[in-house]
Amino acid sequence: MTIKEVAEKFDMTNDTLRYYEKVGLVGPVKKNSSGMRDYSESDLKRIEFIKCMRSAGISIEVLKKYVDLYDEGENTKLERQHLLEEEQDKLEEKIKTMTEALDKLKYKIELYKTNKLDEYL
Amino acid sequence: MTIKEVAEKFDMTNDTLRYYEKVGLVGPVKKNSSGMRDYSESDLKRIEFIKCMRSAGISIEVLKKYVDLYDEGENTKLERQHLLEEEQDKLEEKIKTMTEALDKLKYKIELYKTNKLDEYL
DNA sequence: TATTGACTTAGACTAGACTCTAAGTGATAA
DNA sequence: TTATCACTTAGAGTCTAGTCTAAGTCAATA
Repeated sequence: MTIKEVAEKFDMTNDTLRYYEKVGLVGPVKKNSSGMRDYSESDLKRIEFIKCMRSAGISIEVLKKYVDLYDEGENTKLERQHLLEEEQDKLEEKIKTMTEALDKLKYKIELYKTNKLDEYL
Repeated sequence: MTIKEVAEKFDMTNDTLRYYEKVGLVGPVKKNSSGMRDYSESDLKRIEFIKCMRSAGISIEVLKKYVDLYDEGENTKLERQHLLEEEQDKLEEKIKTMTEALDKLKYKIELYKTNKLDEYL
């Protein structure tokens, strides 16, 4: 699969795909005879996972750490699990924070709708 | 209330408070006779609101727009309401995305726990 | 054959949101 | 009175995560 196809499939730019490869999140991706990237199935799986985790705000640094541990092999399994569990906690916390903000936002909108605006902002 | 007290109250830095004032999110805050900031109750209310919205990822640019509309007066009420409604939609979408990512993360952790790891990452 | 278009690289640049530095002022403690 | 400390300003620097540029290669089409 070419870089263009992958970019379209996952709705991201070629630049981002090359960037992820440069920082070691993906690949190194095989090149064909003319030097162009040819993404494998397992490249795609990684990209999908990375993309999903990025959309949740997990940093490239953390993902890189996870990928590196994965590439180190079996003996890092527990450490990887712990890393994911930590990110799970952070993510749950973030969702909670955002849900609280959403509630306040909804309340404020309700005030606008009922013309009962309070005194500030 | 001094800048230090406000920073402590809301768990943010003096720098961030001055930055918010510089970009016009807050204040201008009154200064006492020696030129130091003395935050009013309504400053605090604004800061609380801003902080909450920032923690949900709403951009400074959008918040600035909202604050500016607010300061323009009554006749911007409807526009403000629409702005908030747009942010509500975005926020709900973001929470949805993050919740999906969280589910995948949980599933992956489950694979680690049960030693049924799949082939990639 | 010439040009077009998609790719390649290294490396510079950008946006957003702070965060830090330097130089200075004013109030208090020793 | 001198030192310390918290504040002030303008403006520079940092970090993250891309995004863009320039110069070059390759395959296909006019």
